[in-house]
Amino acid sequence: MTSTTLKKISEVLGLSISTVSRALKNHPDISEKTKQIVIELATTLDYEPNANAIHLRTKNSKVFGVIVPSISNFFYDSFIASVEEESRKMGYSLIILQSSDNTEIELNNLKLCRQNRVNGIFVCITPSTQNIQPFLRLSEFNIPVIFFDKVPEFEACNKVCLADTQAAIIAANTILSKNKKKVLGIFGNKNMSITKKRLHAFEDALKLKKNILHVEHAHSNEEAHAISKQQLSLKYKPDTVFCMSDEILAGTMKAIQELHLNIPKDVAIISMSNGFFPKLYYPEITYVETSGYKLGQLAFSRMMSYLAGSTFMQELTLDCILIEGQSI
Amino acid sequence: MTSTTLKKISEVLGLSISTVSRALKNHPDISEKTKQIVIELATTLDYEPNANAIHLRTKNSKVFGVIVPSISNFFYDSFIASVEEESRKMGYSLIILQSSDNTEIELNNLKLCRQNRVNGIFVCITPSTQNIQPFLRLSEFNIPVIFFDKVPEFEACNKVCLADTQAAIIAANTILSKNKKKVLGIFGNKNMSITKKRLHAFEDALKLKKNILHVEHAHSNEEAHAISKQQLSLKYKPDTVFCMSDEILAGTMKAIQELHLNIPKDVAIISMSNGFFPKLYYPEITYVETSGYKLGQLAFSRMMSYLAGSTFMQELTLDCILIEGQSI
DNA sequence: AACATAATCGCAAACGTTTGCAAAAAAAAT
DNA sequence: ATTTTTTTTGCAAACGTTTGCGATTATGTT
Repeated sequence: MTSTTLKKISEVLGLSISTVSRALKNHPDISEKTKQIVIELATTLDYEPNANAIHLRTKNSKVFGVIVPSISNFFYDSFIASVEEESRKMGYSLIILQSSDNTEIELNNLKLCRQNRVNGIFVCITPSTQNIQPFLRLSEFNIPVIFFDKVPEFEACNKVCLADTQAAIIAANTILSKNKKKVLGIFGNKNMSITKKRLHAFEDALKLKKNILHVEHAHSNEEAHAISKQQLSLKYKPDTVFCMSDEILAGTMKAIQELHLNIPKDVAIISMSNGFFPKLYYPEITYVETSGYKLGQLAFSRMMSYLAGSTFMQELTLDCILIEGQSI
Repeated sequence: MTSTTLKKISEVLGLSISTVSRALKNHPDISEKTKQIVIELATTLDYEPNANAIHLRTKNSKVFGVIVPSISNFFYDSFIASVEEESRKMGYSLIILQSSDNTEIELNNLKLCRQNRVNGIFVCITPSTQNIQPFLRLSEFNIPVIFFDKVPEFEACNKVCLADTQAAIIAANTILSKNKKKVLGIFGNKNMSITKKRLHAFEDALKLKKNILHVEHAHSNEEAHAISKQQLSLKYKPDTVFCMSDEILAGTMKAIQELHLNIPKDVAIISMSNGFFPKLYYPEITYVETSGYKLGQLAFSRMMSYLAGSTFMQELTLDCILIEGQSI
């Protein structure tokens, strides 16, 4: 059975299409009597308006695009979840696309967003994305692009980020306040601006005691596991490990279980995290909260204010707080 | 700047809209010469076809809907990721909607899918969903609905599931083969068909030694943590814990860390899992794989075969395999 | 009864495509 | 030069809505 349209309803009722349309949206021009019969027939015929036709006619798709490297990720999934929640409340739908760390697919996803005439795009670029011109050009078509989390480093564009610098400082200060003597700092991919920011701020905050810090880089939890295992097996081993992300924390914790180390007696742990992982361990891990959920809310509100007219470039940051566990 | 249309291109070139349309899709009727100039102008004007107009005209949205209780979940996110991947390859986009365990929102999401005239829907119903008539009625509008994971228990409909029964039997047999004497089985929400299936098969496989099994139900990892902690503190404590899901495994593992138990010496662990969590612990946890990723692939291929004409109801199950860690 | 006003409704164009069919132009055959 | 065939292009309708404006009908005022 083909789905019912305004036309079909109008024919059955002997009314014009426009009257039916207006009746269904409670337009004052239509009498109560006709409204009634129209609504009645519409419900029995299970009428649902064709979104494509509406979008075409009104030139407003009520859809946002979300482009992420991967959906299946502790951070992005909570970002997406909160954006979806907010969007639904405001009558928007979401088209979600993952780039799989492939810039070609990423560009194709961008194209898809344009073809669908989305009202705006939330994008987290892949680590290898260099040329962000294609993104910026979308503003010529009146499609706002909001970068989040991993954002372009230099260009002027709309960004919402975690307060990476602040977060790293909080972590460093916590370590200092506990009077730690030998810190292993495990950071992510060197090429990402987010890594640079966090590392730089962390080193800076420890600068008076720079010699207590040893830095490593890991690109996966397996790598973090290997590094942690090796470093924590040393005779003169670190008394504290700082993990830049949940991924790294997971690797480190596996090494700690493997080496049967006691937290925080043998080694203290502090991490930056979305908040889920630290509560899975005992004792619970102390972390600086880098919430994907909250970042999603911030990004969404930025999008709405952009659409409301505030179109100048803006870089927003989300304040970070320390959530204390018993790991340091 | 408003985006370019076929009309605009046709006006500039002094051609008709239809010629431009055909030129851009390499229609044999159009001469090479005109094709050339049309394509050239289209690229310099950055033409992208309006998906809404195409969908309206062709009555084919090339979009699938995905409705899940929550995006931010170890299992659903990998399911979604694989469906997205397959869809993209076949030229489909995804509208993803989360129901937040709220049947009202769930129904609204269903309505959204209809309004968008999606080509099909993948849905995992919430635990509290009782009435699935609204889902089944979509087939009257030629919208196939494929239920996955948590599927309606009795109704005839298209389902793709893990081989829950088989998986539970594998776990039980593994336990038996290790000659375990006292098993704590922690299962999920009693109302879910998936729980019933797994529990029933598990009990059945242990029926000769039914007295060795103690069953509990947990609705969150916190609850699983509390149960495990309590049970594993008993003097005559279980020598094995079976966890029905990743969520439960996470709670159990926290309790084990808290009680400083050694795996598998003090207690053995076996779980059903998507595959990510068991590798985060040391020793790695033995589990029966219940892969969201693979289930997504199965669901997608079922959708495609349905669209290709195989519209009779069908219940597919995904075989499960044991992945051995060192936890039992 | 005649008119002004207010309440209802319908016409038709537009959004940007696709596509069957007819028309025009070019090429080929007589 | 005329006709036939082939190649190339354009017309117009349709997909399902929304909306400005004009038309019709009902109501109210003298």
